[in-house]
Amino acid sequence: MEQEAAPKITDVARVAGVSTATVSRALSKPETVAKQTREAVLAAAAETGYRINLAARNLRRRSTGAIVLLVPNLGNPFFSQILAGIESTLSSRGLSTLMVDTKHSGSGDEFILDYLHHSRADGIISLDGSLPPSILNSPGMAAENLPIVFGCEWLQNGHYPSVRANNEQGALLAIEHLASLGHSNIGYINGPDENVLSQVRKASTKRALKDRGVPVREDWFFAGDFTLESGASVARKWMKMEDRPSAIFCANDEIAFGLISELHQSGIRVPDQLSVIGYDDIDIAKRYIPALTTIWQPRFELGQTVAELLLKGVTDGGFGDTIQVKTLPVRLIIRQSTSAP
Amino acid sequence: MEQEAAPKITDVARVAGVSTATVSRALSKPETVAKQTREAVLAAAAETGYRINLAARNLRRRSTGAIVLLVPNLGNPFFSQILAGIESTLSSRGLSTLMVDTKHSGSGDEFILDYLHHSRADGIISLDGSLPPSILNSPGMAAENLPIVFGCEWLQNGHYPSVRANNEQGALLAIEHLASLGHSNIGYINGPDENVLSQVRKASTKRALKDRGVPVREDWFFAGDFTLESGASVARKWMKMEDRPSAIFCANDEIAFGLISELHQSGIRVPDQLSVIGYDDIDIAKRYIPALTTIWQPRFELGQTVAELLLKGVTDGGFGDTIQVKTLPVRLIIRQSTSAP
DNA sequence: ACGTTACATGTAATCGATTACAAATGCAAT
DNA sequence: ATTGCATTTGTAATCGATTACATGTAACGT
Repeated sequence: MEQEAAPKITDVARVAGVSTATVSRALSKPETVAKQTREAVLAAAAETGYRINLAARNLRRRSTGAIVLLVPNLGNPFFSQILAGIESTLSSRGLSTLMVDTKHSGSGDEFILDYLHHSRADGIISLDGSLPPSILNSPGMAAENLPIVFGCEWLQNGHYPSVRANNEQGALLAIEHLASLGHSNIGYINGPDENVLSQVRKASTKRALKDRGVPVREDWFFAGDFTLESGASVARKWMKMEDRPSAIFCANDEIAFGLISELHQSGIRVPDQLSVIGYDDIDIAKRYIPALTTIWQPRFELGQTVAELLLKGVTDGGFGDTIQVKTLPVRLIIRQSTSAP
Repeated sequence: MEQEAAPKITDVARVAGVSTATVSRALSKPETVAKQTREAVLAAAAETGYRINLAARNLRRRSTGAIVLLVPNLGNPFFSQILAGIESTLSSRGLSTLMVDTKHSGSGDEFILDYLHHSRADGIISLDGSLPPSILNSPGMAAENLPIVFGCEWLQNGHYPSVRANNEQGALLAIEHLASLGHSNIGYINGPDENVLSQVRKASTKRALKDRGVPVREDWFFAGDFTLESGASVARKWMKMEDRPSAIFCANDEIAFGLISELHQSGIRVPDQLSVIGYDDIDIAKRYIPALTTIWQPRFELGQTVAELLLKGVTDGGFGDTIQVKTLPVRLIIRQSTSAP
């Protein structure tokens, strides 16, 4: 195995007959060297197969050209559009993205901490609103003022910039839709209790029901956790009830699928016997049976917006005292899982 | 903004009253320093809020403690289990994972190349079998002998280790299931033509049909691209046909959903009028309506296996001439989308 | 012809952690 | 008391690219 050492900048310099400084400049600030030299350097770089050593560059520049993206669960297709939006914005500015699944990353908090301290990333985008405080309050975190922004989810007590979809509006649209169809027995399946989105969607659902004059039945507010199975489990409860809601609003699409599917197994049809609304409008929602009525969020745009917000923080070296919170509008997509009772 | 400089190893050394060498050792090879010193250093590190600068470490160590994971499409939930398997194996060995979506990463080939050359990653796992040759043949690539392994997909002409699911067996199981139900008019919807998995599944389907004595009808072999919409589009074609297959095997689950959903819109029911089999057994398959008969792959295990293979390559500094190809068995999961014709 | 400016390039210090090697210390065996 | 060995710690070179500063050169105006 004749492992030849990777060519370094001195090798290129020698081949091109210039100094390392010139090579460096020709590569990263081409306009500062004479055309002729630049071409010689480029040719030498190609000839030697030179690839920059990013560790060395990062060490010297004290920046990494990368940002860390914390995602609560990559398995949920909901995130893919957001990721695409983030990626497209960041890469157009020459930044690369390191994705980390906060649920999987076995190594725990300490692992994430290492990213945060300017040695691996220039900034952080978190789609996870449940970062352990141990991380955010870690010594240095505050002082270092590393740019961090939240997308979709956010931190309840912590002043960080964030971009959100309008969850209040989403709940309102869903409830108004059901109420206007004539439903007055409306239930709700929540996501995990500790999740901000769950909390807001649940509270907003209650408020919307009240505002509309629809009774709020606590026993029709079911616990869930954003999974298919939690929806299925509510289906079983629903079937056992004497007094049932005629419509259920779910905190995300997966819950809705689990619910509809389990009901279907027992011969109960949606929307004939129960109207169901989801949340997120993931790709399959349109192709489920029945096609799912749901709340659409501007996922790609949200990704772009959060990335732009971060970029501002990165170039300004922090956010100072102007902590922006942007809220994007959502839309109700009416399909076939809802009907009059 | 009183941006205090991040504490470095010299700061810790000063506080602990030892040299930087001792700090470094106390942190990364604790057993080589006296207990008392070790504790003093740890205390000093905690006090100063010291975080290692990975750029400096990587530069000096000439390794990164990270591997790059190339994923063709993070939006497909199929990958999440594989990612989990990879993550769990790698992180148990102290390696972190940088995920890159090869479809999105706007910056193109060059961007990926930079990862590959020992400056950002110690190895590569690719779940994408369509890496442009420009990358793999790039100067230095061969010489540097950087550990790279493929999972799921693989490169047709390129000798790299890989871990695959048994696609021949998958097609065989699907066809045998349909045939044994009594189907003799069997169609197939393929993934993208250039994809290895598409190619193998299609060829294996043909072989299985032949072996079973079922006629192979070229006009029943439809083109697709692994998306919901491509399945829907075949549904429209199917409905227009005079002479139709009574069962269709799809190269993945999403195609199957698109197919079933579009048929459903026109009042055609699965499995009554058409039996459908998918491939992958993504989570929603079990909760689709009807629940989808499909081919299950050991995704988590595949992830673990490919990670272990890579780890071997990383520790051995390459694979030498022993290019392993592992093939894992798949299973037929019979649900409700198939029945006798 | 001379000074000024603009531009191109080179020299060498620097980023922060690791580690080869040297030095110091303590202990046991002779 | 002396030697040898093991253990612990310190000194300083090193990883590879960037960039402040110095130097050199050409072009221009007067």
